[in-house]
Amino acid sequence: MTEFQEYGFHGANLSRIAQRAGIAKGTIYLYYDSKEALFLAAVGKHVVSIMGESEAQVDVPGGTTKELLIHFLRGMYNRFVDSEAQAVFRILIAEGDRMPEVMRDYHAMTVQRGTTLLSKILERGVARGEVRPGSVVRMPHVLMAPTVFFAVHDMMFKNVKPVDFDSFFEAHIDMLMNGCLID
Amino acid sequence: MTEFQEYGFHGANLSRIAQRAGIAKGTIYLYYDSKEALFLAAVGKHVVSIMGESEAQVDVPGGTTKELLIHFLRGMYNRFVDSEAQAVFRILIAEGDRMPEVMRDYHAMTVQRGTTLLSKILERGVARGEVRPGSVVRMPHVLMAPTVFFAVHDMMFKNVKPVDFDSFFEAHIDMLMNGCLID
Amino acid sequence: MTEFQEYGFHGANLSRIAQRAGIAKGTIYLYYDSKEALFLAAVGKHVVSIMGESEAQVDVPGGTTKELLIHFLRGMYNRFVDSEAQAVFRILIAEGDRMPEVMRDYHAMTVQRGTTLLSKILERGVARGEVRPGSVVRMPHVLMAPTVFFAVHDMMFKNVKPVDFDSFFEAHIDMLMNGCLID
Amino acid sequence: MTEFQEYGFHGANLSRIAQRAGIAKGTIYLYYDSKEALFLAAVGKHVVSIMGESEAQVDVPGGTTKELLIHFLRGMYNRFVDSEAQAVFRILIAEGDRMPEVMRDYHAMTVQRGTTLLSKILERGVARGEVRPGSVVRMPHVLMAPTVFFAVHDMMFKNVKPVDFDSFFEAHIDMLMNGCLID
DNA sequence: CATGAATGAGAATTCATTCAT
DNA sequence: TATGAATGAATTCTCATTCAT
Repeated sequence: MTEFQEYGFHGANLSRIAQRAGIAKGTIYLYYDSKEALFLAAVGKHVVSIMGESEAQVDVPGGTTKELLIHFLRGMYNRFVDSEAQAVFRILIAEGDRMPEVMRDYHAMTVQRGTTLLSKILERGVARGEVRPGSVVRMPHVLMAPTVFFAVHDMMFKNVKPVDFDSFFEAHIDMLMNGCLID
Repeated sequence: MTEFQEYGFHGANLSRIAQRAGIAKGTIYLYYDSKEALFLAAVGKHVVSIMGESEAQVDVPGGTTKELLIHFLRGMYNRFVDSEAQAVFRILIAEGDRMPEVMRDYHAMTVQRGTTLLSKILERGVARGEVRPGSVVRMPHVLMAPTVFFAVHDMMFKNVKPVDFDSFFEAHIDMLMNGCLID
Repeated sequence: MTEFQEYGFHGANLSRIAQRAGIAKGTIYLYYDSKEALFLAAVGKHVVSIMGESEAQVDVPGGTTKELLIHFLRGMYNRFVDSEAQAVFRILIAEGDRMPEVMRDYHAMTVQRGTTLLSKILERGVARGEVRPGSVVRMPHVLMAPTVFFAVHDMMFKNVKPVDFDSFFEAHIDMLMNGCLID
Repeated sequence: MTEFQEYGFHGANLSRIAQRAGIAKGTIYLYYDSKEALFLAAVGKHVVSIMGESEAQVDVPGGTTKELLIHFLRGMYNRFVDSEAQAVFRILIAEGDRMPEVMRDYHAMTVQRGTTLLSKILERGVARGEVRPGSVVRMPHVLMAPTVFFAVHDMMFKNVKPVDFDSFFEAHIDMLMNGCLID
């Protein structure tokens, strides 16, 4: 994965991969039929391993809707901060076209899972009178958007102009609570 | 660019590029020293061309803060929906490491410019009493996050599960106006 | 042998050979030092096995010279029609250069043995007044030439334009009896 | 061709071929898509070039049937003695299976052409009363069989026990004139 | 200026051979 | 004795780069 992430599929070099793995070049072919197969397996495996972690995150404890949201979103940020997760993310943006099934899986365990859980939290919140019903509840993607933005910004501009996580997270929570406008 | 976007830097093929451009392979070397130089030039040029368009967007007309925000954000979405802009975006995610200066430029004309403009709008809004001061105003990135999310989602999951733009945009605006929580 | 015949020496694959033999790849090396050694042993063994069969053919019963010749030549055709014998023949044509000793053996038990026996038959025929003395008796190769031609033609052109054996054999005998010219 | 003949298709080595040709490895791929394509082209071209020579041989001058046969057969021997022709012959025996069309061509310009011409000569001979009608006339393959035998013997056993050409040719002619039996 | 044939270093892949078990 | 995972040299093929025209 590291190799694929650093160089992309075409740029990745099987000699280097073997070297990193501490095995001989030929050994790779005992386990994978081709570079492509290795690549797909590597990405697929990582995607699954992320799913595993995310499984744990889904099982949220009780609390106010605000607490639940904060807990959930912090979990998402944590996952995205992980460099392996970022590697998978980056490579799927770059090379996703060659692996539609992997993309389906990845979508299921990130966006799908995230929005489903958010929906539950929000709907329970609406029932409790803690959440204002409306288009945000129907499209909870916008609530998790800042996590993705942060990940992308981190990947791209870490060395240009990093964003302070705590401030960003605070603003994120602030926005989702009250928006920024006064009506 | 098309070639680089479709195959990545390593996967791109100079013969194919020459063919697409209707010139001979050797001719490329009259204008660029190497594949890398061509790549950087191509990306740089596209980044600049985006900057040009964005320049126009910056010059917003008057109106309420809400109207200004809607106008500005809609402009951002429009730019990201453009396939060329997405190509640049995607390639910078994938290969940004090899061109720090380009990344600096790209940051300047996207995040930097966007947040600067948002800051102006928001600060004017605060002065006008239309905007609630607080962490969002100090970190306007969270306001543009959904545009980036939408672009990323579009790039990755167009074929898996596309998100309806109008609903998304509506939710975005809804969130930034009031948040989703009732205090 | 099957493997070597199908793919030639270089094309033959030791994994496949082991598989066909129902043993592990490494086991081959308990019995043979190298691919080359295995090849030579396989060919040598097959050559010897052909010799064994040919031994039986040599012991011809009495009769007229014509009967003897027909009996002997029919035996040669029969041997060449056998697919294993053709396999050996083909592989020796293709790879004979790498095994001069095998070629010597093969020559001894095919051409040498055949011409020796033919000589005996012909000389007895001359003594009996059944055979016209002359250059054919001194070079009996020409009498067996059609058997080789038939084998080669069969190997090469079976699927292009096969030759009917019975007609060919009849013509062969006809020719050796009277030639085709009238003096 | 030399390379292919010496090592067979699998054993042939593109580096060596390039070296022999005095060009770089990559240059081959400007003209042929693959090793297989190069191989087929090489064999096909040689097969055609042989056809060209053989064309000339077909145009026989007048004379007695015996003279015509001697002239024609000598021509065949001459062609088979040529080392390039033997190379093609050998390689087609070894690798003919992979190129049915080439085999068809080769058959057409060797066996087909040879037997057709022989048939003409023999039928004219029958009409002239010089040739005994019978199965040999209907299957002239047996008349050219010794040429093939000689070629095969030469290829295989040159270094084991070469056959003297003049004696062989004499015996060949002797046989086709009178056979070897006295009736 | 432009070409595109030629180059050759480099990459993916294969496979005879070894060796710890 | 037998295994088969591991090796790495060798091979086919690609492609950025050069240069004579």
